[in-house]
Amino acid sequence: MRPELAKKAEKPADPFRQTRSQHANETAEDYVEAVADFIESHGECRVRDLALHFDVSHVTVSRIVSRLVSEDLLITEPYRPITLTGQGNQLAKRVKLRHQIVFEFLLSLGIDEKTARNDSEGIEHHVSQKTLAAMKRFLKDKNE
Amino acid sequence: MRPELAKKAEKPADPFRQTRSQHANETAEDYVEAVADFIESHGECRVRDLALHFDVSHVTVSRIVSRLVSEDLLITEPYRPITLTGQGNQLAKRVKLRHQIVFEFLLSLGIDEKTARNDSEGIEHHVSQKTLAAMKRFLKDKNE
DNA sequence: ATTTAACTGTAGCAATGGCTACAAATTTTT
DNA sequence: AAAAATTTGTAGCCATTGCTACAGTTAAAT
Repeated sequence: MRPELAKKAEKPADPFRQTRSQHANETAEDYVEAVADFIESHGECRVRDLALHFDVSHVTVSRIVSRLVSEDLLITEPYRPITLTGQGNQLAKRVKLRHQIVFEFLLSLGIDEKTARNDSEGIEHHVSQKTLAAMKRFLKDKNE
Repeated sequence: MRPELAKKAEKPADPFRQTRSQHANETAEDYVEAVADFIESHGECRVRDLALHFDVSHVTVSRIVSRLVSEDLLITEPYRPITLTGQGNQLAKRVKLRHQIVFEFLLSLGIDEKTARNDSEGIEHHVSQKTLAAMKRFLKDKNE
């Protein structure tokens, strides 16, 4: 046995992990952001729009939308457009702002638009407030 | 209907998505990296080490290790330590290097160690070669 | 050598996110 | 108005990653 690790027991289960894993949270963020974008650019958001946007089947979208409705982020009725709840709107705003900052930060590093767009979509979910603040600082310093 | 989107059909299924989604890939990267680290720091890597490291149950680790064995990234036998295949080793090296660069990059932005460590673990998986190169450039320029 | 502790495996459950196939509703065309 | 096309929903499958509970192995202590 390796004594330096021997006494530490495995931690008990986190009851929240099951129902709202990190990955599911990222999905929620991506979806509210996309819904907000579609409403802004096309006046409404449909299941189909999200399916094309995320390149998944409409079935997958439909189920995720259902989950987010039950989590009080989205609102919809059968065969009707998808809208955001107040909570969903708040989240969308936060996510969009963060996404924008990450994107511009990558651009400011000299990365091409396409790559910056791609990478920012993955990176945004893992940028803490502190790191976001550092990126803002960097952008500000650069423009002075 | 909105004509600007009307003609684009939903794409056919990607046969790889099912068996090796993006999320599963990230898991693979995290695991080979952790295995390499444990072997380096403790001489071997056990299921238990990974369970503590990732803060999940040993059952979860056991199953993920099985998957990665079947994907020819890890090697193990029942009740025996876990080692890396050649392929696993290569992947681990790449991942560790990338992780290290992202971490140092965040530090160089003025982010505290703890935050940088945390964020780099999430961000690393989404940093493309081009963005990684930009980070390297940035670090180099700063140290001159 | 036995007992005890620690580690690992297996069975079986749940949530999430993929899919195809088919059914139903809505919208567009004719 | 009827037919056709599009959109959305439902049923039912799979893989991944969580878990608890229990069983089996290995290592440590007595």
